[in-house]
Amino acid sequence: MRISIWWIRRDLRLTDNIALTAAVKSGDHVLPVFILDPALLNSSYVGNKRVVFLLEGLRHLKADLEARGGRLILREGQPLKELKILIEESGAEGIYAEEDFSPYAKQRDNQIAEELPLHLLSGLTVYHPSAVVKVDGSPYKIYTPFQHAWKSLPFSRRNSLLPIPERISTPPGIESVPFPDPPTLAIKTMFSPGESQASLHLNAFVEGDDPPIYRYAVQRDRIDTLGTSQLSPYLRFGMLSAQQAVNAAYTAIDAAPDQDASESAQTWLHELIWREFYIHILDHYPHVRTQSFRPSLRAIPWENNDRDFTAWCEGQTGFPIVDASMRQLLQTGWMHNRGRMIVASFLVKDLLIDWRWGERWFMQHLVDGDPASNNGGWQWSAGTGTDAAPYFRIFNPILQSKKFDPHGKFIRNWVPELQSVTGKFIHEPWKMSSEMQKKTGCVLGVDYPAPIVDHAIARKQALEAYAFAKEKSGSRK
DNA sequence: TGAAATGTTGGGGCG
DNA sequence: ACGCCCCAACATTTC
Repeated sequence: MRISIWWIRRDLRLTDNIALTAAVKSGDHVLPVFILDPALLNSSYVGNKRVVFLLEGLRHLKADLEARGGRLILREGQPLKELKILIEESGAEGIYAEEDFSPYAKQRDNQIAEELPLHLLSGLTVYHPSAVVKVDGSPYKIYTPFQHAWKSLPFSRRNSLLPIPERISTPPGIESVPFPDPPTLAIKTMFSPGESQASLHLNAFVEGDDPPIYRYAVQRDRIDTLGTSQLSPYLRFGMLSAQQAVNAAYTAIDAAPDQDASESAQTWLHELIWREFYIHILDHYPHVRTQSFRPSLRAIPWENNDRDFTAWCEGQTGFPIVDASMRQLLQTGWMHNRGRMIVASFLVKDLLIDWRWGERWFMQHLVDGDPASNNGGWQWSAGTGTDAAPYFRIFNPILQSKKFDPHGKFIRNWVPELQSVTGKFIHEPWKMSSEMQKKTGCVLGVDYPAPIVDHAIARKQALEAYAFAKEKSGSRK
């Protein structure tokens, strides 16, 4: 009687699961295990919203396993220690897990592999980070060539997702710790966890008459509309596999009714490739986790003003589009991508606060918080990353607001103080006369904060700060 | 996956 | 009729 362990980490699904498939193949019994790792759960880069989503997702996975004759074993502790105990208790001969590429995961898995029969399988991305490299074997640092290389690779698993194993038999007598009570919080997250919910979301995006994917290229930029796929939390925890998403993108491209629709679906595919790109970057250049990818921008003289940071975190900067986005994050654990770019540019360039502060705050509050994508996004915004926005590309929060929330619908939804403010003043309420402020019930400095910076001045200071860093690093212009 | 500063052009007002 | 100025509107350059 051979027993294998399926060590679940961020692959909370039964469909298209390479680790589960391998575990089932190599054993008569499979022991699905999730280990609550205090080093991760208590990290300052983890917050309640994501933990709740994870725990609820595990409940769904447990039910899905039980429906197929299996069980979910939950343990709590240091993974190496817990796996040793499990092997001793069960006599398991192998541990199968989906490979993960964050610095913590790699260090943890390397250590475990030295002592235990750990088999890591590639499934987090469609292509393993080592597979998308230049002819000389070196990793890509620029997105576009990476994308071309990625697309030119043989697509062997097209339309051949791994099926759910027919029967999952878990040996008796192995105890699970009880599910911890989720941290009490009053968030109503907009995402329901679980694999079946993930499929529903995917189908809603790509299937039916005139599915949203065919309008994605334009709609995704509108912050007042849910024009994005809304799949990030599911991809984060593997309730949906990257392969499932990519296959759906290709299917939509093939079935597109016209050129625009096809290009729109391709735009979404490109976003999925961005996700793979940042996982690839974090794998090959783990130093990005703690410092700027670009050596020439490691000496930016940050101001790091605590009061400004607090105002940003709480959505009290006096810039409606920034505050609306930050409050959306606090209340739902999600922020529209356009909002992420706007608030990131604002934190880094307008407030001159270290992008790592923003990165940490996002990780604490995002349900979809992923070390690779989040770090990549922040370094992109700060201009410090691979293939990043040029340092001089500074978003004007007012123009962004007018462009992507033209009627102020999004702002009014999240910033009730501005409920009665009309017309273009919704984007810049400080321009209202004091009479109008009284009339709309939005007196600056009383009902809603006055702007904490002057964008035009802040912009110039940011350019100076970045110029200083370049100067100091000795890089030539 | 910007925006501001600067440059150019052309129509219209006007002496 | 003509030159001059103003200034949108658009284009290009710069950050």
